[in-house]
Amino acid sequence: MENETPETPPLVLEDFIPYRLNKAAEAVSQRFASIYRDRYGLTRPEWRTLATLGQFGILTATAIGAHSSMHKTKVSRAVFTLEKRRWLSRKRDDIDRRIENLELTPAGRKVYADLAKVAHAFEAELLSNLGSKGEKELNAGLAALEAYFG
Amino acid sequence: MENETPETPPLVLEDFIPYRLNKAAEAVSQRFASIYRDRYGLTRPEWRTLATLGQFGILTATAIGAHSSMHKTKVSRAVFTLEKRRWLSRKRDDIDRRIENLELTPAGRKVYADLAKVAHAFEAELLSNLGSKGEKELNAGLAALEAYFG
DNA sequence: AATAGATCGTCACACTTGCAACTAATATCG
DNA sequence: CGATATTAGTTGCAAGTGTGACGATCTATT
Repeated sequence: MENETPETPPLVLEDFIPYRLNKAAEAVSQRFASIYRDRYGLTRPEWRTLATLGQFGILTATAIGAHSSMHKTKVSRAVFTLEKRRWLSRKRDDIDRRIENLELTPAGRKVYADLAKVAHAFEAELLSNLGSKGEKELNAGLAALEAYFG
Repeated sequence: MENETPETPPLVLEDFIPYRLNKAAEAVSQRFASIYRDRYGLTRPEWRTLATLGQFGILTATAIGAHSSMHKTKVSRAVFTLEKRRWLSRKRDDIDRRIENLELTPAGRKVYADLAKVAHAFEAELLSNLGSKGEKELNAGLAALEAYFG
């Protein structure tokens, strides 16, 4: 007699950490992505570029990529789009002329400020739904992962 | 006098939950992906399809997509590839002939069994590096997120 | 100073993905 | 019963992505 479905499947995805982590991250990301997409028509790489520049002020494209784990062509294209929208300006470095120093324009900073506010609200809303216990645990769990990878 | 970098940037990405969650998930996923890619040349959608079928036995393409949050075209293409490799077989349903009942072949089950074993080892290794405290916290944090979304 | 090697950012190309349209089959409702 | 709507799965097409090559510039070695 054969079992169509094994009674104890070798791997239960719902219990598998990588799977759970991914699903949770994807769910959170998509919710947040719909916000900046609806508000400003930003893609994910564009939002990340904007946010990284907003946080650090002036950076090169390479630095943005390193910090946000984005491929350099992704950054290159995001920068191009943001520049077209006049939310970002480039300046060739005087000392090393391979480098471009990127900076948000006043208009870009405005968008950033608005989205930063929304981001905080989003995060607060999410965390409040987890409860203070859930929040602590999630934070600690992520910290553990970061300690391992970092 | 102007500050190039704001002293207190409106949003610190390293502290922002969606960002941290994503980065952690991406790091874990890529490590694991490199395993099934190197071993069997599987893509992510293909692995997910294999794993879902391995767990549940017989499913339709739609069911696989629903369970693993994959777009139906993604599933369709993954099924096609797995079928070509003879790791998966289709059978039109006798009652509802729109439906295809998908099932792993013996060869497919073999691959699945191997990868399931590797997956458990991968997870165990990861968790051991988090420590039993980190493990508990991560589990609890994910559970909180799942409770909120589920 | 000259050559070789590394780095920055861009581009062409192939590959992956999602959306919308499509075929085939079933379900619903007058 | 018959017309319409819905569902399962595939495919064409457009958009997004990573790889590798490239020009330009800088660094290191001699």
